[in-house]
Amino acid sequence: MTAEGPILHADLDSFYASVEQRDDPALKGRPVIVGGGVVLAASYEAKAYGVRTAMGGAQARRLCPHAVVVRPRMSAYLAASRAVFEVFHDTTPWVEGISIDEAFLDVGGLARIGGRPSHVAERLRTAVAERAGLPITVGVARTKFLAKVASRVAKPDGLLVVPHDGELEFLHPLPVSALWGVGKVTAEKLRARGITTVGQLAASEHVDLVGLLGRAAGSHLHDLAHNDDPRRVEIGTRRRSIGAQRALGRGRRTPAELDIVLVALIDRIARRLRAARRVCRTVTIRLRFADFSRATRSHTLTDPTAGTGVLLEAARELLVAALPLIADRGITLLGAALSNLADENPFQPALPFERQRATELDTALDAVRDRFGKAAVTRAVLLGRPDDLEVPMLPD
DNA sequence: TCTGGGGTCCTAGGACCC
DNA sequence: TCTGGGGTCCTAGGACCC
Repeated sequence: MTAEGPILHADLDSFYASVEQRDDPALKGRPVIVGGGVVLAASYEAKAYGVRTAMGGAQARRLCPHAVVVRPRMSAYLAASRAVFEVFHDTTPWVEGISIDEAFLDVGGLARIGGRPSHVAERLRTAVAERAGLPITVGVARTKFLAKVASRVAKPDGLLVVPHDGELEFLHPLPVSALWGVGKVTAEKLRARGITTVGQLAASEHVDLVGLLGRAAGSHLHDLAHNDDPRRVEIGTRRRSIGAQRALGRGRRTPAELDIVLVALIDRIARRLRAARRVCRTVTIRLRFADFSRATRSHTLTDPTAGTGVLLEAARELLVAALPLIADRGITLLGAALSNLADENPFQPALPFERQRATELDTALDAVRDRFGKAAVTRAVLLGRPDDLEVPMLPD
């Protein structure tokens, strides 16, 4: 479903770091870095020193030695996000969540009751500050893309409205990296052609951009540069994959250790799948090696499932097939994802939770017993959740 | 102390079918 | 016997986003 009207892009500022500063008054006004190995979020005080999201922790500390480094508290961020989204939904039913800290709101239908979009946006900012205690920036424009760019320009704790008759004046001087979909690689390709601003992009031929960037990306950027963005705010879209991953550090890992990690990953995502009342057909494992190169291996099942046993079996086969690669290059991350999602068949409801769980365990046990004999069915892997059932692991 | 954890979408080649 | 075009699905990789 889509709506039509002026669009707000609401984006919490340095979200994780703001939550930390909100919850610990001692952190207010100080540079705060959330994360360990890499920076998940940095407060604006830390950003002033050049600290950026996704930067290595060591580099961040060199740039800002007096920063307070805090461990992420995901549950606190999730709760804060829910509170903010409540404010969004109290503003308009047309809320399209983009991530934990960001959403598009269509306020077209509010013209009579809510006043002008700029007033709606200002009230939204006030409500988020009062009800969630967090700073938020709002961009307002006719299209999603312009609203998004506006909020980026207005950060932090700001509000920017792009007027209808000032769209191109706003857009064309911006660097190409302001466009959604232009990252490092694309920016560099464009720069090599002498294209650094959106205005220069708009002056480029469609065919040239397609030749340079591919059909989809080339067309997309050409359209955006000409301020052509017909996407409306959409609600009710569903996730297309569910995944989890674990960084492993640099030490060597035995197959049995990898198996423990894999069991935990599959267990976690299969639970999430069932909680969402969905099933999947494709299992993917993701590998990252010591040199930071990556590989994925996937397998598509004939029948959709949400059963841990079946998914684990498929994932294990993929992992076993990839072991030579791992032996060669050294593994630093293992991930798993489920895709090809569909709704659970309402006419064949899943078994009640306990029975289903037990059935899955039996399946897993049987599979290992068949493949490796009784001796291989060794022991439990509890992974810190005592309510979890025991799952056997592969032998070394 | 080099490198987290969650996603989306696109491309390209090969298998397979009509 | 040789030769088509088109479509779908699967797999792997890659760019990008927060």
